[in-house]
Amino acid sequence: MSFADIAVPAPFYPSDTVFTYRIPESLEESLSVGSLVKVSFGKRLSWGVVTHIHHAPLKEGIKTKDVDSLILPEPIFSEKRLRFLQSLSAHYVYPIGLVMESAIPTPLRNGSPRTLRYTVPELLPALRIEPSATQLNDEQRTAVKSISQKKGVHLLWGLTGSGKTEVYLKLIEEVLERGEGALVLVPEISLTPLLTERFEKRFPDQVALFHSAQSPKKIREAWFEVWTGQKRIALGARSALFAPLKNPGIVVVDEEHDGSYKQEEGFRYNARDAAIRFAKHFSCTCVLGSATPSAEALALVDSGEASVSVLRKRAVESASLPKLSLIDLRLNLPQEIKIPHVEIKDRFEAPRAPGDFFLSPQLQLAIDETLKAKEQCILFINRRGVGSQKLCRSCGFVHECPNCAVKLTPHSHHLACHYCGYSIIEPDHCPSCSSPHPFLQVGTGTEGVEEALSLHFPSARVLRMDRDTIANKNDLEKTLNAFSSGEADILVGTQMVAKGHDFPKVTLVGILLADMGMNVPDFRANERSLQLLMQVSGRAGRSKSPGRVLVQTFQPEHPVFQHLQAEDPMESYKRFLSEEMIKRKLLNYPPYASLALLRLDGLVEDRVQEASRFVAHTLNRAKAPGLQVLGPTPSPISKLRGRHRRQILIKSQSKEVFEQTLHWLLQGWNKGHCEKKYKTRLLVDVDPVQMM
DNA sequence: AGCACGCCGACT
DNA sequence: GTCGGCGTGCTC
Repeated sequence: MSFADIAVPAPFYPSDTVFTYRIPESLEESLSVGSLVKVSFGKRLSWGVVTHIHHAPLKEGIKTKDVDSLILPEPIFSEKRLRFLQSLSAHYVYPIGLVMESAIPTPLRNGSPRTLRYTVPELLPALRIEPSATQLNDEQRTAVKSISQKKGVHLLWGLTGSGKTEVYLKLIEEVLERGEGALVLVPEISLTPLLTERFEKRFPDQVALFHSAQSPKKIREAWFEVWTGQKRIALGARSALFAPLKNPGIVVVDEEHDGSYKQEEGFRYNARDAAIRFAKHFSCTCVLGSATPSAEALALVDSGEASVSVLRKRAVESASLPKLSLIDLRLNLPQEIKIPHVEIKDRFEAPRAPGDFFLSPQLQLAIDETLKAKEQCILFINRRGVGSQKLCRSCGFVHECPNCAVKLTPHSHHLACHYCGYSIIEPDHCPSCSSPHPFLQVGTGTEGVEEALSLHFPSARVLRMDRDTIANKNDLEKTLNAFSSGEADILVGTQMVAKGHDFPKVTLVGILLADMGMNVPDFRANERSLQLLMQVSGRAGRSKSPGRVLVQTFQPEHPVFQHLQAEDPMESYKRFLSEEMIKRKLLNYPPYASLALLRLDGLVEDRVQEASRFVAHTLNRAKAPGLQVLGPTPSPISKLRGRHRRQILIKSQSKEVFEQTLHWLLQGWNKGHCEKKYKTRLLVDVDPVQMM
């Protein structure tokens, strides 16, 4: 008599909890470790994956059900893949069944026969590789050579436009020729149609696409194409990490530093870190590519766990680095505002309209020159809407969201919450003091800039690109095409404009308020700011005529800018990050310690507070050696969608201590019915990226 | 996470 | 009298 341990999708702790079923004789032959099966679970039929087969009789007192049926004739996971998923489950302290849930496309889990039909080709088509259009330069060749020479983790540090993709393609070519497969992760596949095209062109019929915007049917198709071995390249956003490649030889993580590799709901894994883990489990090569590597990647290089290859030459010979200048926004403040240490005589002429403030005289002049030269500009501001807030001139009242602890952002016809979507029409009297005077608009966003531009440059054609104008891939492509084909002169946008789009006619980039990301309570604030600023600046350097970047800020003396202005951007970035990393080491932050964010949220503020104190107390009492417990404190956004939020940070030098403590905590929280007692949820975010 | 059971409020 | 709200408990 044999039994199978089966992982089912339910939130059980410890996270490796499995359930034991008897294997009926009819399935003895066909069932194995990794099989996707149907089982009766509680009062319902569920899917599950066999993690272990044994002959031991069960613990007394628990009746054993039979495995119902096999969903797929062959194991859905190889032994190796199973161990990989289990190691993720342990690291992220997340139930194994729910980890597997993100690794199996929905139609497959449902197991209806019609969605399971797939064909195995009798003969795999001969591998076709189209020759590259360009030759690799020396740097690229050296990089390829050094990366393919040895397995393990490699950082490919390449400036914007230095041809990282060409290196990936060459490496994948070698992998395919060895009969292995390749995994390529990109931050947002829908933002990079160009990259997809290049891969498909080079490796015809070999690329399977995985991303969330794809229909379930297409994902299922792609999944089977990879599973059966018809296609050997899986390309996509984070979820592509779970593409069922047979024999992976390489995993590429493009724009490795990008925060969107972190899943921010459910199974909160970081696809970059998981890719490194993947490479260890499958003994294959992992390439982390970036122009602005993360502290984590650089720390791997420092400790010898990763090697590094550098690309500093621009692939397009004629293109040169853009010239960057800083503009002190304080000089643009109205006369009546006094600032210590800033000479009044240096000030610019006082602005005439609110939106003007973010178009300094220098920037206006530069825009004017660019328009006259029939070239294009990009203006970047990391905020949507017409302003950042509106306040009552009489009593200082500011509109806030009733569900979240944030101020409402003014838009042209309403006020909106950017976190929960709440919106109202602006009332004509102040709700607090009934003053009839119009509200004062403070700050600006993309819409505000658009407005100001129409005043100063009435003949300029302006395109706006933010979450309000771009709802889907189609909108995005339309806007990008319109701009690159010259249908507009100025592109105003948020982060979206920073991604790797290629606009050869852009010679001016204006960063309207560079300080925005620098003042948030997050230990990665500086790192992220510099990465974003360098990325946006890079948009100006793709032209034959030299580009320029104007950076407006209230704190030009901030170290981030000294590094942005440097002659040698790579050397300078490295210096900046090493300073950052010294601070992290001193304060015991990643990459030199493990970090987890414990967030508690609930409808009743007192209960949340009580629960957070209980958790902190429990952790302190654990007396785990070297474990630091910070908090509880209210989360930076202390209320979201009607739920009050508090958080605790825990840090540790020892991964083992860290993991064990979290397991122990979650088990206790669950067993003690704490969630119910406090009417509060506890969420554990291991290696958090967003701390808000 | 589902799903059922169970106990209180406002309906035809 | 029932329909249905969600608090509680269980899943090999």
